Amino acid sequence: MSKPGHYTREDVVETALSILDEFGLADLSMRRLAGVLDVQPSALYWHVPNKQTLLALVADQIIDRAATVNHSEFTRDGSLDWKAVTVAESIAIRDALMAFRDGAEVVSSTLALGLGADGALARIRVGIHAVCPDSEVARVAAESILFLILGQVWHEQQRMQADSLGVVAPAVGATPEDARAESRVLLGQIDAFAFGIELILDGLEKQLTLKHESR
Amino acid sequence: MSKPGHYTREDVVETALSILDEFGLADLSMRRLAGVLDVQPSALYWHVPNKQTLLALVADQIIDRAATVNHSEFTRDGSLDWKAVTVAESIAIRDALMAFRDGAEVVSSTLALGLGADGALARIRVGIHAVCPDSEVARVAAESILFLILGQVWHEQQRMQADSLGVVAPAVGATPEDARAESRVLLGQIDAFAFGIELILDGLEKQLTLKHESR
DNA sequence: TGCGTTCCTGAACACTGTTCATGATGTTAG
DNA sequence: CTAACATCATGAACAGTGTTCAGGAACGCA
Repeated sequence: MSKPGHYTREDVVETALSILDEFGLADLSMRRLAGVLDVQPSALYWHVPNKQTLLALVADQIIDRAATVNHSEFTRDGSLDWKAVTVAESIAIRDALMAFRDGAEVVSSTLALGLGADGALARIRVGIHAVCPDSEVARVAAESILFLILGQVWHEQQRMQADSLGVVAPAVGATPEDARAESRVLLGQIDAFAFGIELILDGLEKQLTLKHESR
Repeated sequence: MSKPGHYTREDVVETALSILDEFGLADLSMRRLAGVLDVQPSALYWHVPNKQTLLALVADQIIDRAATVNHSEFTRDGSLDWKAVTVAESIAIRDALMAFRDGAEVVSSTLALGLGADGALARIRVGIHAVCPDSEVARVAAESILFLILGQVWHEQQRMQADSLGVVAPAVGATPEDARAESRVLLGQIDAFAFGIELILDGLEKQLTLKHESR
Protein backbone atom coordinates (compact mmCIF):
# COMPACT_ATOMS: atom_id res chain seq x y z
CA MET A 1 0.00 0.00 0.00
CA SER A 2 3.05 2.30 0.14
CA LYS A 3 4.28 3.32 -3.28
CA PRO A 4 7.73 4.75 -3.83
CA GLY A 5 7.01 7.97 -5.64
CA HIS A 6 4.06 10.31 -5.94
CA TYR A 7 0.40 9.70 -5.44
CA THR A 8 -2.62 10.77 -7.44
CA ARG A 9 -5.96 11.86 -6.09
CA GLU A 10 -7.36 8.52 -7.17
CA ASP A 11 -4.79 6.72 -5.03
CA VAL A 12 -5.83 8.75 -2.01
CA VAL A 13 -9.53 8.07 -2.56
CA GLU A 14 -8.87 4.40 -3.17
CA THR A 15 -6.87 4.06 0.04
CA ALA A 16 -9.53 5.96 1.97
CA LEU A 17 -12.09 3.53 0.61
CA SER A 18 -10.08 0.56 1.81
CA ILE A 19 -9.62 2.03 5.28
CA LEU A 20 -13.32 2.77 5.43
CA ASP A 21 -14.19 -0.77 4.53
CA GLU A 22 -11.71 -2.35 6.90
CA PHE A 23 -12.01 -0.18 9.98
CA GLY A 24 -15.11 1.97 9.55
CA LEU A 25 -15.81 5.66 9.22
CA ALA A 26 -14.81 6.49 12.79
CA ASP A 27 -11.29 5.22 12.15
CA LEU A 28 -10.92 6.98 8.82
CA SER A 29 -8.85 9.97 9.92
CA MET A 30 -6.56 12.04 7.80
CA ARG A 31 -3.64 10.98 9.96
CA ARG A 32 -4.43 7.33 9.58
CA LEU A 33 -4.90 7.70 5.85
CA ALA A 34 -1.56 9.49 5.65
CA GLY A 35 0.02 6.76 7.73
CA VAL A 36 -1.15 4.02 5.38
CA LEU A 37 0.23 5.96 2.42
CA ASP A 38 3.43 6.53 4.42
CA VAL A 39 3.12 10.25 4.04
CA GLN A 40 2.65 13.29 6.26
CA PRO A 41 -1.01 14.26 6.92
CA SER A 42 -0.46 17.65 5.31
CA ALA A 43 0.44 15.96 2.04
CA LEU A 44 -3.18 14.88 1.64
CA TYR A 45 -4.24 18.51 1.43
CA TRP A 46 -2.51 18.87 -1.87
CA HIS A 47 -4.76 16.22 -3.40
CA VAL A 48 -7.94 17.24 -1.64
CA PRO A 49 -9.13 20.56 -0.17
CA ASN A 50 -10.57 19.01 3.00
CA LYS A 51 -11.90 15.83 4.51
CA GLN A 52 -15.49 16.51 3.56
CA THR A 53 -14.78 16.51 -0.15
CA LEU A 54 -12.59 13.46 0.31
CA LEU A 55 -15.61 11.70 1.76
CA ALA A 56 -17.70 12.99 -1.12
CA LEU A 57 -15.27 11.42 -3.56
CA VAL A 58 -15.42 8.20 -1.58
CA ALA A 59 -19.21 8.33 -1.68
CA ASP A 60 -19.11 8.82 -5.44
CA GLN A 61 -16.90 5.77 -5.75
CA ILE A 62 -19.30 3.70 -3.70
CA ILE A 63 -22.35 4.43 -5.79
CA ASP A 64 -20.43 4.42 -9.05
CA ARG A 65 -19.63 0.80 -8.30
CA ALA A 66 -23.27 -0.17 -8.08
CA ALA A 67 -24.02 -2.93 -10.53
CA THR A 68 -25.62 -1.71 -13.73
CA VAL A 69 -29.15 -2.87 -14.34
CA ASN A 70 -30.01 -4.17 -17.76
CA HIS A 71 -33.27 -2.45 -18.58
CA SER A 72 -33.94 -4.63 -21.58
CA GLU A 73 -34.41 -7.53 -19.22
CA PHE A 74 -37.42 -5.74 -17.84
CA THR A 75 -38.96 -4.95 -21.20
CA ARG A 76 -41.68 -7.20 -22.63
CA ASP A 77 -43.50 -6.46 -25.85
CA GLY A 78 -41.83 -3.08 -26.10
CA SER A 79 -43.10 -1.77 -22.78
CA LEU A 80 -40.97 -1.41 -19.70
CA ASP A 81 -41.97 -2.98 -16.41
CA TRP A 82 -41.14 0.21 -14.55
CA LYS A 83 -41.89 -1.15 -11.11
CA ALA A 84 -39.62 -4.14 -11.54
CA VAL A 85 -36.81 -2.07 -12.96
CA THR A 86 -37.06 0.44 -10.13
CA VAL A 87 -36.92 -2.32 -7.56
CA ALA A 88 -33.91 -3.75 -9.39
CA GLU A 89 -32.15 -0.37 -9.37
CA SER A 90 -32.94 0.03 -5.70
CA ILE A 91 -31.46 -3.33 -4.89
CA ALA A 92 -28.35 -2.50 -6.90
CA ILE A 93 -27.89 0.71 -4.94
CA ARG A 94 -28.56 -1.08 -1.69
CA ASP A 95 -25.94 -3.68 -2.51
CA ALA A 96 -23.45 -0.96 -3.37
CA LEU A 97 -24.03 0.70 -0.01
CA MET A 98 -23.75 -2.62 1.77
CA ALA A 99 -20.51 -3.44 -0.03
CA PHE A 100 -18.58 -0.96 2.11
CA ARG A 101 -18.67 -0.55 5.82
CA ASP A 102 -20.62 2.56 6.85
CA GLY A 103 -21.37 3.07 3.15
CA ALA A 104 -24.85 4.39 3.85
CA GLU A 105 -23.66 6.98 6.33
CA VAL A 106 -20.93 8.27 4.03
CA VAL A 107 -23.25 8.56 1.05
CA SER A 108 -26.09 9.94 3.12
CA SER A 109 -24.18 12.79 4.68
CA THR A 110 -22.42 13.52 1.42
CA LEU A 111 -25.56 14.08 -0.57
CA ALA A 112 -27.17 15.84 2.35
CA LEU A 113 -24.39 18.37 1.92
CA GLY A 114 -25.06 18.44 -1.81
CA LEU A 115 -21.47 17.48 -2.55
CA GLY A 116 -22.07 14.52 -4.83
CA ALA A 117 -23.43 11.02 -5.06
CA ASP A 118 -26.35 12.28 -7.14
CA GLY A 119 -25.99 9.26 -9.38
CA ALA A 120 -28.16 7.25 -7.03
CA LEU A 121 -31.15 9.54 -7.41
CA ALA A 122 -30.74 9.63 -11.16
CA ARG A 123 -30.80 5.85 -11.36
CA ILE A 124 -33.97 5.57 -9.34
CA ARG A 125 -35.62 8.20 -11.48
CA VAL A 126 -35.24 6.51 -14.85
CA GLY A 127 -37.88 3.85 -14.33
CA ILE A 128 -40.28 6.29 -12.74
CA HIS A 129 -39.89 8.91 -15.43
CA ALA A 130 -40.85 6.35 -18.03
CA VAL A 131 -44.41 6.31 -16.72
CA CYS A 132 -44.70 9.50 -14.72
CA PRO A 133 -44.83 12.66 -16.77
CA ASP A 134 -45.26 14.93 -13.75
CA SER A 135 -41.67 15.66 -12.83
CA GLU A 136 -42.62 16.95 -9.39
CA VAL A 137 -44.40 13.75 -8.45
CA ALA A 138 -41.57 11.70 -9.93
CA ARG A 139 -39.00 13.68 -7.94
CA VAL A 140 -40.79 13.15 -4.64
CA ALA A 141 -41.29 9.46 -5.32
CA ALA A 142 -37.65 8.95 -6.27
CA GLU A 143 -36.43 10.88 -3.23
CA SER A 144 -38.71 8.85 -1.00
CA ILE A 145 -37.22 5.64 -2.33
CA LEU A 146 -33.70 6.95 -1.88
CA PHE A 147 -34.36 8.01 1.71
CA LEU A 148 -35.82 4.59 2.34
CA ILE A 149 -32.75 2.83 0.98
CA LEU A 150 -30.36 5.03 2.93
CA GLY A 151 -32.37 4.78 6.11
CA GLN A 152 -32.65 1.02 6.06
CA VAL A 153 -29.05 0.35 5.11
CA TRP A 154 -27.77 2.87 7.61
CA HIS A 155 -29.83 1.20 10.30
CA GLU A 156 -28.59 -2.22 9.33
CA GLN A 157 -24.93 -1.22 9.18
CA GLN A 158 -25.16 0.54 12.51
CA ARG A 159 -26.63 -2.58 14.01
CA MET A 160 -23.79 -4.63 12.55
CA GLN A 161 -21.21 -2.37 14.12
CA ALA A 162 -23.04 -2.38 17.45
CA ASP A 163 -23.16 -6.16 17.34
CA SER A 164 -19.48 -6.51 16.48
CA LEU A 165 -18.62 -4.26 19.40
CA GLY A 166 -20.63 -6.56 21.62
CA VAL A 167 -23.16 -3.94 22.59
CA VAL A 168 -25.74 -6.67 22.98
CA ALA A 169 -29.15 -5.17 22.12
CA PRO A 170 -30.14 -7.70 19.43
CA ALA A 171 -33.60 -6.34 18.60
CA VAL A 172 -35.71 -6.44 21.74
CA GLY A 173 -36.49 -9.94 22.84
CA ALA A 174 -34.42 -12.84 21.50
CA THR A 175 -31.84 -15.21 23.02
CA PRO A 176 -33.88 -18.32 22.18
CA GLU A 177 -32.53 -19.66 18.91
CA ASP A 178 -29.71 -17.60 17.45
CA ALA A 179 -27.68 -19.31 14.79
CA ARG A 180 -30.55 -19.96 12.40
CA ALA A 181 -32.28 -16.82 13.59
CA GLU A 182 -29.52 -14.70 12.14
CA SER A 183 -29.93 -16.00 8.63
CA ARG A 184 -33.67 -15.63 8.87
CA VAL A 185 -33.30 -12.08 10.02
CA LEU A 186 -31.09 -11.36 7.04
CA LEU A 187 -33.58 -12.86 4.67
CA GLY A 188 -36.36 -11.03 6.45
CA GLN A 189 -34.57 -7.73 6.04
CA ILE A 190 -33.96 -8.23 2.35
CA ASP A 191 -37.62 -9.02 1.92
CA ALA A 192 -38.58 -6.08 4.09
CA PHE A 193 -36.36 -3.89 1.98
CA ALA A 194 -38.02 -4.72 -1.30
CA PHE A 195 -41.41 -4.60 0.35
CA GLY A 196 -40.92 -1.01 1.48
CA ILE A 197 -39.96 0.04 -2.03
CA GLU A 198 -42.97 -1.73 -3.45
CA LEU A 199 -45.24 0.12 -1.06
CA ILE A 200 -44.12 3.40 -2.55
CA LEU A 201 -44.36 2.14 -6.11
CA ASP A 202 -47.86 0.79 -5.54
CA GLY A 203 -48.85 4.12 -4.05
CA LEU A 204 -47.39 5.91 -7.04
CA GLU A 205 -49.23 3.59 -9.41
CA LYS A 206 -52.48 4.43 -7.70
CA GLN A 207 -51.77 8.14 -8.08
CA LEU A 208 -51.11 7.63 -11.78
CA THR A 209 -54.31 5.69 -12.44
CA LEU A 210 -56.29 8.31 -10.55
CA LYS A 211 -54.87 10.97 -12.80
CA HIS A 212 -55.63 8.98 -15.91
CA GLU A 213 -59.24 8.43 -14.87
CA SER A 214 -59.79 12.09 -14.05
CA ARG A 215 -58.88 13.38 -17.51
CA MET B 1 -27.89 30.09 32.49
CA SER B 2 -25.36 29.79 35.36
CA LYS B 3 -26.92 28.64 38.59
CA PRO B 4 -25.15 29.05 41.90
CA GLY B 5 -25.13 25.51 43.21
CA HIS B 6 -25.46 22.05 41.70
CA TYR B 7 -26.92 20.92 38.44
CA THR B 8 -29.18 18.02 37.62
CA ARG B 9 -29.02 15.82 34.56
CA GLU B 10 -32.10 17.58 33.27
CA ASP B 11 -30.33 20.93 33.47
CA VAL B 12 -27.46 19.57 31.41
CA VAL B 13 -29.77 18.14 28.75
CA GLU B 14 -31.80 21.33 28.65
CA THR B 15 -28.71 23.47 28.16
CA ALA B 16 -27.42 21.12 25.49
CA LEU B 17 -30.75 21.47 23.72
CA SER B 18 -30.51 25.25 23.76
CA ILE B 19 -26.95 25.21 22.42
CA LEU B 20 -28.03 22.79 19.71
CA ASP B 21 -30.86 25.03 18.67
CA GLU B 22 -28.83 28.22 18.72
CA PHE B 23 -25.53 27.11 17.22
CA GLY B 24 -26.08 23.70 15.68
CA LEU B 25 -24.75 20.23 16.30
CA ALA B 26 -21.22 21.03 15.16
CA ASP B 27 -20.86 23.65 17.88
CA LEU B 28 -22.33 21.48 20.60
CA SER B 29 -19.12 20.36 22.28
CA MET B 30 -18.70 19.21 25.85
CA ARG B 31 -16.37 22.10 26.49
CA ARG B 32 -18.83 24.63 25.18
CA LEU B 33 -21.65 23.08 27.14
CA ALA B 34 -19.51 23.19 30.27
CA GLY B 35 -18.64 26.80 29.53
CA VAL B 36 -22.28 27.83 29.33
CA LEU B 37 -22.95 26.10 32.65
CA ASP B 38 -19.81 27.77 34.05
CA VAL B 39 -18.34 24.43 34.98
CA GLN B 40 -15.34 22.31 34.09
CA PRO B 41 -15.89 19.88 31.18
CA SER B 42 -15.17 16.93 33.40
CA ALA B 43 -18.09 17.88 35.61
CA LEU B 44 -20.46 16.84 32.83
CA TYR B 45 -19.23 13.28 33.08
CA TRP B 46 -20.78 12.94 36.47
CA HIS B 47 -24.24 13.56 34.99
CA VAL B 48 -23.73 11.63 31.80
CA PRO B 49 -21.45 8.70 30.88
CA ASN B 50 -20.46 10.15 27.49
CA LYS B 51 -21.49 12.52 24.75
CA GLN B 52 -23.38 9.92 22.77
CA THR B 53 -25.87 9.25 25.53
CA LEU B 54 -26.16 12.98 26.12
CA LEU B 55 -27.22 13.32 22.49
CA ALA B 56 -29.61 10.42 22.96
CA LEU B 57 -31.25 12.27 25.86
CA VAL B 58 -31.42 15.37 23.71
CA ALA B 59 -33.04 13.34 20.94
CA ASP B 60 -35.58 11.96 23.39
CA GLN B 61 -36.43 15.49 24.45
CA ILE B 62 -36.94 16.54 20.85
CA ILE B 63 -39.41 13.84 20.00
CA ASP B 64 -41.08 13.93 23.39
CA ARG B 65 -42.04 17.50 22.60
CA ALA B 66 -43.87 16.54 19.45
CA ALA B 67 -47.45 17.76 19.62
CA THR B 68 -49.91 15.08 20.66
CA VAL B 69 -52.44 14.09 18.02
CA ASN B 70 -56.04 13.77 19.08
CA HIS B 71 -57.13 10.49 17.56
CA SER B 72 -60.80 11.13 18.28
CA GLU B 73 -60.69 13.91 15.71
CA PHE B 74 -60.00 11.29 13.09
CA THR B 75 -62.78 8.97 14.15
CA ARG B 76 -66.13 9.06 12.34
CA ASP B 77 -68.97 6.64 13.09
CA GLY B 78 -66.75 4.66 15.41
CA SER B 79 -64.10 3.83 12.83
CA LEU B 80 -60.70 5.44 12.70
CA ASP B 81 -59.41 7.13 9.55
CA TRP B 82 -56.04 5.43 9.92
CA LYS B 83 -54.45 7.11 6.93
CA ALA B 84 -55.35 10.59 8.10
CA VAL B 85 -54.19 9.92 11.63
CA THR B 86 -50.90 8.51 10.43
CA VAL B 87 -50.29 11.55 8.26
CA ALA B 88 -51.14 13.74 11.24
CA GLU B 89 -48.68 11.87 13.46
CA SER B 90 -46.04 12.13 10.78
CA ILE B 91 -46.52 15.87 10.51
CA ALA B 92 -46.32 16.20 14.28
CA ILE B 93 -43.02 14.33 14.32
CA ARG B 94 -41.76 16.34 11.40
CA ASP B 95 -42.60 19.59 13.19
CA ALA B 96 -40.82 18.36 16.30
CA LEU B 97 -37.69 17.64 14.28
CA MET B 98 -37.92 20.98 12.57
CA ALA B 99 -38.33 22.80 15.88
CA PHE B 100 -34.65 22.33 16.70
CA ARG B 101 -31.67 22.97 14.52
CA ASP B 102 -30.15 19.71 13.27
CA GLY B 103 -33.00 17.91 15.02
CA ALA B 104 -33.25 15.26 12.32
CA GLU B 105 -29.55 14.42 12.42
CA VAL B 106 -29.49 14.10 16.20
CA VAL B 107 -32.56 11.88 16.31
CA SER B 108 -31.48 9.89 13.28
CA SER B 109 -28.05 8.93 14.55
CA THR B 110 -29.38 8.34 18.02
CA LEU B 111 -31.92 5.77 17.00
CA ALA B 112 -29.53 4.28 14.52
CA LEU B 113 -27.41 3.49 17.55
CA GLY B 114 -30.47 2.09 19.28
CA LEU B 115 -30.01 4.48 22.17
CA GLY B 116 -33.48 5.97 22.32
CA ALA B 117 -36.01 8.09 20.52
CA ASP B 118 -38.14 5.02 19.88
CA GLY B 119 -41.20 7.07 20.69
CA ALA B 120 -41.36 8.26 17.12
CA LEU B 121 -41.74 4.76 15.70
CA ALA B 122 -44.36 3.90 18.29
CA ARG B 123 -46.46 6.91 17.36
CA ILE B 124 -46.39 6.08 13.68
CA ARG B 125 -47.37 2.52 14.41
CA VAL B 126 -50.62 3.18 16.26
CA GLY B 127 -52.67 4.16 13.24
CA ILE B 128 -51.25 1.38 11.13
CA HIS B 129 -51.78 -1.30 13.73
CA ALA B 130 -55.45 -0.40 13.87
CA VAL B 131 -55.96 -1.82 10.39
CA CYS B 132 -52.95 -4.02 9.83
CA PRO B 133 -52.96 -7.25 11.81
CA ASP B 134 -49.70 -8.50 10.30
CA SER B 135 -47.14 -7.02 12.66
CA GLU B 136 -44.28 -7.63 10.23
CA VAL B 137 -45.93 -5.65 7.46
CA ALA B 138 -46.91 -2.95 9.91
CA ARG B 139 -43.34 -2.73 11.20
CA VAL B 140 -41.86 -2.30 7.75
CA ALA B 141 -44.45 0.28 6.77
CA ALA B 142 -43.91 2.28 9.94
CA GLU B 143 -40.13 2.14 9.56
CA SER B 144 -40.44 3.26 5.97
CA ILE B 145 -42.44 6.28 7.03
CA LEU B 146 -39.96 7.12 9.76
CA PHE B 147 -37.00 6.89 7.40
CA LEU B 148 -38.86 9.12 5.01
CA ILE B 149 -39.51 11.74 7.66
CA LEU B 150 -35.93 11.70 8.89
CA GLY B 151 -34.50 11.75 5.39
CA GLN B 152 -36.57 14.67 4.20
CA VAL B 153 -36.13 16.78 7.32
CA TRP B 154 -32.42 16.06 7.45
CA HIS B 155 -32.12 17.12 3.84
CA GLU B 156 -34.08 20.27 4.45
CA GLN B 157 -32.14 21.28 7.56
CA GLN B 158 -28.83 20.63 5.85
CA ARG B 159 -29.93 22.86 3.03
CA MET B 160 -30.88 25.56 5.50
CA GLN B 161 -27.46 25.43 7.09
CA ALA B 162 -25.74 25.45 3.73
CA ASP B 163 -27.82 28.44 2.69
CA SER B 164 -27.09 30.35 5.90
CA LEU B 165 -23.39 29.75 5.38
CA GLY B 166 -23.75 31.22 1.91
CA VAL B 167 -22.71 28.06 0.11
CA VAL B 168 -24.90 29.11 -2.81
CA ALA B 169 -26.17 25.94 -4.49
CA PRO B 170 -29.91 26.74 -4.35
CA ALA B 171 -31.25 23.69 -6.18
CA VAL B 172 -29.78 23.63 -9.67
CA GLY B 173 -31.07 26.43 -11.82
CA ALA B 174 -32.72 29.46 -10.17
CA THR B 175 -31.73 33.13 -9.68
CA PRO B 176 -34.80 34.39 -11.56
CA GLU B 177 -37.43 35.19 -8.95
CA ASP B 178 -36.30 34.56 -5.40
CA ALA B 179 -38.39 36.22 -2.76
CA ARG B 180 -41.66 34.54 -3.66
CA ALA B 181 -39.86 31.45 -4.84
CA GLU B 182 -38.71 30.73 -1.31
CA SER B 183 -42.20 30.60 0.12
CA ARG B 184 -43.36 28.48 -2.77
CA VAL B 185 -40.50 26.08 -2.22
CA LEU B 186 -41.46 25.83 1.42
CA LEU B 187 -45.05 25.12 0.55
CA GLY B 188 -43.91 22.69 -2.09
CA GLN B 189 -41.80 20.82 0.41
CA ILE B 190 -44.59 20.53 2.93
CA ASP B 191 -46.83 19.19 0.20
CA ALA B 192 -44.10 16.90 -1.00
CA PHE B 193 -43.64 15.67 2.54
CA ALA B 194 -47.26 14.62 3.01
CA PHE B 195 -47.34 13.24 -0.50
CA GLY B 196 -44.47 10.87 0.17
CA ILE B 197 -46.17 9.56 3.28
CA GLU B 198 -49.41 9.09 1.37
CA LEU B 199 -47.62 7.08 -1.27
CA ILE B 200 -46.60 4.54 1.35
CA LEU B 201 -50.04 4.50 2.96
CA ASP B 202 -51.74 3.99 -0.39
CA GLY B 203 -49.35 1.16 -1.12
CA LEU B 204 -50.09 -0.37 2.25
CA GLU B 205 -53.83 -0.04 1.64
CA LYS B 206 -53.48 -1.93 -1.61
CA GLN B 207 -51.56 -4.68 0.14
CA LEU B 208 -54.35 -4.96 2.70
CA THR B 209 -57.16 -5.17 0.16
CA LEU B 210 -55.19 -7.79 -1.78
CA LYS B 211 -54.94 -9.86 1.37
CA HIS B 212 -58.64 -9.49 2.10
CA GLU B 213 -59.62 -10.61 -1.39
CA SER B 214 -57.34 -13.64 -1.33
CA ARG B 215 -58.87 -15.19 1.79
C1' DT C 1 -17.27 14.48 65.35
C1' DG C 2 -16.95 11.48 61.71
C1' DC C 3 -18.75 9.03 57.63
C1' DG C 4 -20.60 8.96 53.11
C1' DT C 5 -22.84 10.77 49.16
C1' DT C 6 -23.04 14.31 45.82
C1' DC C 7 -21.09 17.40 42.70
C1' DC C 8 -17.22 19.67 40.95
C1' DT C 9 -11.93 21.08 40.05
C1' DG C 10 -7.66 21.07 37.46
C1' DA C 11 -4.58 18.82 35.00
C1' DA C 12 -3.50 15.67 31.75
C1' DC C 13 -3.82 12.15 27.63
C1' DA C 14 -4.38 11.01 23.11
C1' DC C 15 -6.49 12.31 19.60
C1' DT C 16 -8.69 15.36 15.57
C1' DG C 17 -8.74 18.57 10.96
C1' DT C 18 -6.15 22.11 8.99
C1' DT C 19 -2.43 25.68 7.77
C1' DC C 20 2.00 27.21 6.37
C1' DA C 21 6.75 27.96 5.21
C1' DT C 22 10.04 25.22 3.34
C1' DG C 23 12.16 21.82 0.39
C1' DA C 24 12.97 18.05 -2.97
C1' DT C 25 11.83 16.32 -7.23
C1' DG C 26 10.96 16.13 -12.27
C1' DT C 27 9.61 18.61 -16.78
C1' DT C 28 10.05 22.19 -19.85
C1' DA C 29 11.98 26.60 -22.20
C1' DG C 30 15.77 29.69 -23.57
C1' DC D 1 23.38 23.45 -19.64
C1' DT D 2 21.05 26.29 -16.89
C1' DA D 3 17.07 28.67 -15.16
C1' DA D 4 12.24 28.57 -14.25
C1' DC D 5 8.20 26.14 -13.14
C1' DA D 6 4.74 23.05 -11.66
C1' DT D 7 4.25 19.02 -8.83
C1' DC D 8 4.23 16.63 -4.59
C1' DA D 9 5.98 16.22 -0.20
C1' DT D 10 7.93 17.60 4.74
C1' DG D 11 7.69 18.92 9.67
C1' DA D 12 6.10 21.82 12.87
C1' DA D 13 2.53 24.15 14.77
C1' DC D 14 -2.48 25.78 16.05
C1' DA D 15 -6.70 25.24 18.04
C1' DG D 16 -9.79 22.33 19.01
C1' DT D 17 -12.03 17.53 20.47
C1' DG D 18 -13.89 13.58 23.97
C1' DT D 19 -12.50 11.47 28.00
C1' DT D 20 -10.05 10.05 32.49
C1' DC D 21 -8.62 10.56 37.14
C1' DA D 22 -6.94 11.89 41.69
C1' DG D 23 -8.41 15.04 44.68
C1' DG D 24 -11.41 18.46 47.21
C1' DA D 25 -15.37 21.19 48.90
C1' DA D 26 -20.20 21.04 50.59
C1' DC D 27 -23.85 18.80 52.42
C1' DG D 28 -27.00 15.37 55.22
C1' DC D 29 -27.02 11.82 58.60
C1' DA D 30 -25.77 8.89 62.60
